[in-house]
Amino acid sequence: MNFAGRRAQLERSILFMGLPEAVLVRVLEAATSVTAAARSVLFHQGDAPERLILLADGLAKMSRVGDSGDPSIIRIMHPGDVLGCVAVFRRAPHPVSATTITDSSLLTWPAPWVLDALERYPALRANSVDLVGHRSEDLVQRLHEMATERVEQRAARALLRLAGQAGKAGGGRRVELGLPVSRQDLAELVGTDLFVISRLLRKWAAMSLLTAERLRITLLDPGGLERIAEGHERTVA
Amino acid sequence: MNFAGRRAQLERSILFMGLPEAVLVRVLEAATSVTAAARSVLFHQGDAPERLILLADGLAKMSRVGDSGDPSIIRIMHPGDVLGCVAVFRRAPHPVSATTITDSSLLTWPAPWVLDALERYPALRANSVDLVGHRSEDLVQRLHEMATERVEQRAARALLRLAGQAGKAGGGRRVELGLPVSRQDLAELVGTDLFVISRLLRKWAAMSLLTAERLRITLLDPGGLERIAEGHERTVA
DNA sequence: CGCAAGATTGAAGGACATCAAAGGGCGTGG
DNA sequence: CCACGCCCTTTGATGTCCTTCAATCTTGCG
Repeated sequence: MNFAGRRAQLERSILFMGLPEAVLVRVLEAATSVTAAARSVLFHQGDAPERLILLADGLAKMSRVGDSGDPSIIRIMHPGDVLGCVAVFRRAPHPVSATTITDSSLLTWPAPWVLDALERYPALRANSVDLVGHRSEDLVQRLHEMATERVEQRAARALLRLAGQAGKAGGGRRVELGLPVSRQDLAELVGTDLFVISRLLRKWAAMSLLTAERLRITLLDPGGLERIAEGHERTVA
Repeated sequence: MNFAGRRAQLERSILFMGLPEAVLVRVLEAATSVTAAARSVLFHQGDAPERLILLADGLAKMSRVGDSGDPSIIRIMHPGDVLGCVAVFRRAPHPVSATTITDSSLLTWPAPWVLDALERYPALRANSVDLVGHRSEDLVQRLHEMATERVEQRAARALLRLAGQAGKAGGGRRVELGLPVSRQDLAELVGTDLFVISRLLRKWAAMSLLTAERLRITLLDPGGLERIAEGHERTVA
């Protein structure tokens, strides 16, 4: 990727937004550009943070496994998102694992360089607070939903989020999810199992809210899903 | 409270830890010391952040309510914890409400002063990243638990956390929770209803894992609860 | 004393997890 | 080109965890 292209990538991210031109150049000089095939592990939960990663293109998931082995997906990352930021900033082990979903291109910086840059460029440090704070507010919202809503609502929300962040508009209200998502993935995202998700998708397909093919979901009626997400609609079996 | 006392309070908090002496003095000069009765609301979810609050003494809960009205407790705050930090740092509405549980004493700073101080004192900004990052890792852990564990495990964990952070050691392994906690509170913390909690507590009391009085819980066998939290123990009815 | 807030208990039903089995796509290798 | 195997998916049956509702009990306090 050329210089101007990378520069545009940087400015899309919360972390590098609005930096002085001089700093931006320095940051770009220090960056290493790499590509990763779909389903490659960028780092493992528990690893010491070696580098900060900007997802320039592609999609990735942040997942966590407990002692019992049950995985859950904490967050789907989209182009412009920064991976591993909390671990690098805090010099602490990665709290989650990062895995690419599609072929992706990344910009990476060594962790020591990042820590040094935070010292040197106050604007970068300011952005990092904003980034982590934003992430934190998302988590608060998800935690609340997980505590108070039923699977059906959470699943509808998950689909709407995916559509909002990785959706390709089709004709009318139609939105096609721009990433391959299996029942298992959705289950880990929602906090349930793939069987429940399968049944939900079929029900919604029957209601013409969406179409669900093998790894490809298209929302036909986002408004209808939103009503389900809000709990206004008690769908009868 | 006297100057030295306040200074000690500050140094206990992640946000003000390790600051240069000169900065610490400035911070103390800008602080307002106030007290709040039990169950007073410090700020409401959705409010614009007016001040940063350090909980010097007492306990508080951060809770969230959704459109449907179901509340959930996101976090219990202990002496040394900072309330409203994300909102102040990001100049965004409070994502949660803060309510004192016991009579509390607080140190507060006006939001504009805090933002100014962040610009002026790099060490403060560095600490703020650490603070918010730490908060964020907690949330990730809680979210994972909520997604993969059953009520019984989560309830056991909640009790152990409360004991760890607000527990007063008694004889032997005995730990008394140092805060008044109702079944309703526990339910909102765990993501269930007070009936399930009531039954669990009675079961555990029968197993001599704890004693549960009106608003006062004492753990008799933290190790036993830990086994339940880890899911090793399939307790039979 | 009587009220209010917290707590207990039972019954009933629904939501969800778990297990078992089998039906399609899709790629690979024969 | 077809067959085979693998992965994703569907579907049913079964049981249990959990919610919901209703009623009662306890305790502290005005």
